Amino acid sequence: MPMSFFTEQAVTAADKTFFQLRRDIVEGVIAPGAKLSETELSTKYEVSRALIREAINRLEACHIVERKANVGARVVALTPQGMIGLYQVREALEGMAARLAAKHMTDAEIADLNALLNLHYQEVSHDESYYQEAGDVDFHYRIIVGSKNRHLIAMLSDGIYHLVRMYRVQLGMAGPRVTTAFNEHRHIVQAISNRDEELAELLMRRHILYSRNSIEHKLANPSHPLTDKRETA
Amino acid sequence: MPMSFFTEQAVTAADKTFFQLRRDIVEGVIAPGAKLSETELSTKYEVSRALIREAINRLEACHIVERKANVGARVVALTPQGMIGLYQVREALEGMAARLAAKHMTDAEIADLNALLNLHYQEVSHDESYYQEAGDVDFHYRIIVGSKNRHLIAMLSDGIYHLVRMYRVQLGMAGPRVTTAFNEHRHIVQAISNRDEELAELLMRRHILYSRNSIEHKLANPSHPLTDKRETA
DNA sequence: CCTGACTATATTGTCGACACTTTGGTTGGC
DNA sequence: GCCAACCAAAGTGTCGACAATATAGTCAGG
Repeated sequence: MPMSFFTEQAVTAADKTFFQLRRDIVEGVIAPGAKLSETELSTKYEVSRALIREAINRLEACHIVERKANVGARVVALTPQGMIGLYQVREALEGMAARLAAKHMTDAEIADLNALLNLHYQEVSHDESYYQEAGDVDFHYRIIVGSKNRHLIAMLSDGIYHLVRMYRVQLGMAGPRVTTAFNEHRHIVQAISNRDEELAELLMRRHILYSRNSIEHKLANPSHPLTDKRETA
Repeated sequence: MPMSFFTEQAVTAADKTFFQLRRDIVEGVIAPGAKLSETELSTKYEVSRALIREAINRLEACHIVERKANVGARVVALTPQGMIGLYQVREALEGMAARLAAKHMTDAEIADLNALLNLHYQEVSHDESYYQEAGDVDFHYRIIVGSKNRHLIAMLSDGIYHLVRMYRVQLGMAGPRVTTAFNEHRHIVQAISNRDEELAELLMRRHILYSRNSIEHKLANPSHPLTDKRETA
């Protein structure tokens, strides 16, 4: 039962360049707001400028960089309102994903999801504190895929997800212990298991809304970022 | 009070190529499922292959074409389930847009929206039958912009909209007379005017759902496509 | 006659060079 | 001393050519 997630594998050199550049931006190696000089990156990554250029084009499509014609590209700035907007989109899309998952997931997939949840429960209850970003992402990703909606899947995993991760990493909200979020996950799976589309969507939307509120609160009071109780979604 | 929509203007030659190629695909000049040979298009459009290549990359980001490495790109196929999936995404995103518009649109913007609606009403009541795709798109676009959410706006107007238009054009559902949809538009604006976020979202979602149902029905019974009463959203 | 490997061709992937635009600084005039 | 026009440097936009890969057709072997 692997993460089944980073299935996107680079076949061409342009792919590799794109993935590496995206990782370096998301991880903060290249700072938000930084200018992306094609010539400079070309020498730094030891590839032709054309590949850098294509990578930047793809990053622009993901809204990770912004480009102005004849001027250049910059990494997007991370603003609180940008984060809020991102979570509003997530609320809409993942809410719909949960609704569709309740309709279209197979019983086997739901069983797998329950198994995953039990795994997470062990980690949470034993306080092994290993329930963190990876597990949370895995959970959400399965529901997204469970929607069986190509557009939804593409938008979230190609576009939104990396931006969310960028915010998490750079605002220092990764790798937390979560207890309340886990219960919310349980209830969502329960609704999906009951094929209750309406409830599944409602609960997913709440779940993401709560996360957003938590993050907003944390941004407003950046007092004890390591002791907070919930921030993943 | 212009359409304010096709504000995206080509500054570079790559932009022009991209716009033209996209238009030719959306309008059906290039058929769904057709292969996009870079060399062939290069001679046909009289630009370098690099520009064609960049245009195809952008079209891939919009999900208008699909590309396989070392093989080539094809225009996406138009399937009923693809259309349904598209409208599910619209329902989620535009529902959220209506909710946010109820919160963030200025009174002036709402007044403008009402004026637009009155304009449409005249056209509908006089049976000048000019209330068609353009007006409908304008209405939806204003609400999307009214959400003031960058991600939402970008996703819908750069990505979803052109796909929807492609379906409309190619399945022969463009340019119809609409009466019931107009009333739905009225109610949505009323909710936004009352700053009723919940209702605005609900009504928008219903509006899009109805449209989807109408189109599904039409796809199942392609009997009198020119006399149908509603198909825009 | 069928199957499998090989070759030839066409198409995509990648690259380095040239052309154009922007930008910041400099010079000349008022 | 200030403003405008000009100039130079750096960076992006565009192009044609070369390299690598897939596809289809051919030929040899069974």
